[in-house]
Amino acid sequence: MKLDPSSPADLSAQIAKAIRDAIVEGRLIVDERLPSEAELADQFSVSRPTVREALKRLAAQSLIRTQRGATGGAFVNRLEYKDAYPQQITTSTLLLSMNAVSFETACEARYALERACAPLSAARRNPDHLATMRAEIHRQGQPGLSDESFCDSDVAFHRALVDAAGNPVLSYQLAGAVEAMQPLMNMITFTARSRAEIIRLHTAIADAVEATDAPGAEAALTELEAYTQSLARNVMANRARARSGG
Amino acid sequence: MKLDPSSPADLSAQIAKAIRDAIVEGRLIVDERLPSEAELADQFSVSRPTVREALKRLAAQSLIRTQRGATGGAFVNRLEYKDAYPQQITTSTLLLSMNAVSFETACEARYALERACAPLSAARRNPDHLATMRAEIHRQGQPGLSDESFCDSDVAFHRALVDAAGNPVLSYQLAGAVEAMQPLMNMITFTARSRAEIIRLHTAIADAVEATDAPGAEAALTELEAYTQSLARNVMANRARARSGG
DNA sequence: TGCATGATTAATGTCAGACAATTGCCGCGC
DNA sequence: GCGCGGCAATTGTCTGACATTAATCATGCA
Repeated sequence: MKLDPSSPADLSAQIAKAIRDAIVEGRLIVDERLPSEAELADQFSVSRPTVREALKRLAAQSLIRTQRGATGGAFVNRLEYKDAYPQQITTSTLLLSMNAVSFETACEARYALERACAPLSAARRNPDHLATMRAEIHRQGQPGLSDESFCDSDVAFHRALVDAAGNPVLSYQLAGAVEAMQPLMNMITFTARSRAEIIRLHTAIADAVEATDAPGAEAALTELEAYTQSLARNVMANRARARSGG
Repeated sequence: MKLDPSSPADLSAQIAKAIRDAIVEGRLIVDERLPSEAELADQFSVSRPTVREALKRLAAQSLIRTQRGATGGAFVNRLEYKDAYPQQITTSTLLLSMNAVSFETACEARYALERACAPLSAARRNPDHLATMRAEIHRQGQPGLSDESFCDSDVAFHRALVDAAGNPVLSYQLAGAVEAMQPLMNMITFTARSRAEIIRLHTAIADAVEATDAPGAEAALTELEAYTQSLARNVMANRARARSGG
């Protein structure tokens, strides 16, 4: 592992890259212990703080974990879905909020991905998934439910739909898309009327999945997408009118 | 911003979390300059190296960028797709390789996601996308093409298909799924015979997309998935036979 | 002999201070 | 008015030290 002194990048970034590459390429395997910070500092001919900055970069990506004590050190971490979820959601959220991605684009992506899950969900859903979906639909019908709670329940419903596909890779991919959209969804104020329609469509989805009716589930999702888009357009139009009028 | 001295987490992790939360919640906006390292050290009552470790964590997630010099400092970074792609791909790759995700599961997820793009791609593809797809198909038919180059071309073909949907959110989500699968795909040695079949199906996909035939594209993708799965099963069966036989 | 207990040790976590390198800015001189 | 040099602020890096943690091992006692 050598560094390029002429590189414009920080030493700690170069060191982090070298170690990251070693992990990705399998030269360092899961649970293997890295050399101690002092040894790494020797190997790379840098000081310990510089090595530490590199290790913190890797820790931020959950690529390594550290442990104190006599047998401690830095270990290659087994990257698991539970570690990757929060980061995926943070990244997706910021990508949407910082890049002025339109609600339309985000919504389209979300429902396209969910429709991809629908056939698998219909084929593999188990009673737990159905129960969760029904429970969330019931919750959504409760009078006095705050908009925020309604959105939370919406996320939980769709999460159950996705998890019903029984494919962890899909669940991971969708988690970012669905949860990252929540702040955008919150822009929409759900009236009693629109809640009723959403609940109707959620019920249609749940019915179709329960009946292992894949096309029906896809159709209901398409309808829900169209309805969500129309709600968003109304909100935008009202805002534009409010601006020009006041 | 306060820290919890009783927390088991490192100070640098707590500081990173505090700043990350401020960014995600919008209290720090894009291109805003953070206080200097010395000021942050004062505010959090820690030393400068500790602050620096926290900042490096954030830099590893592309949440901030740093700049040296008189007007330098740490700035909230506009998280863009080009920054998020590599990380998404690294994470997806490690999730697959470290968690013994079966080829079947990964392949299923990939093609489910691609089918989600197909209708949009068929509706919106422009001549550039079609040209890229045709060019990659042509490249795949070149005799003497290495397995590695064939896989690269495969990725490029599917990338063009996804990009044709004209939805950057979808492209981002798919990039991880498609590229992360490449190492798994490389397990499959593409014989001349299987290459011909793959090229046939790629052509069918391109034809359908060109004809704005969404169901046709989905059907061809489904066929390609089935064929890929069968190739994988053959490879596995051969390996099992080799093991038991030798 | 067996076990609890304390010393040892190796490692990360944190701190303080210093110097190097970079870069914008201001003022000075022409 | 313009160029140029020095100044100041900031990050990047180094050195050395101490604190904290946790496994290990030796010790002494029952």
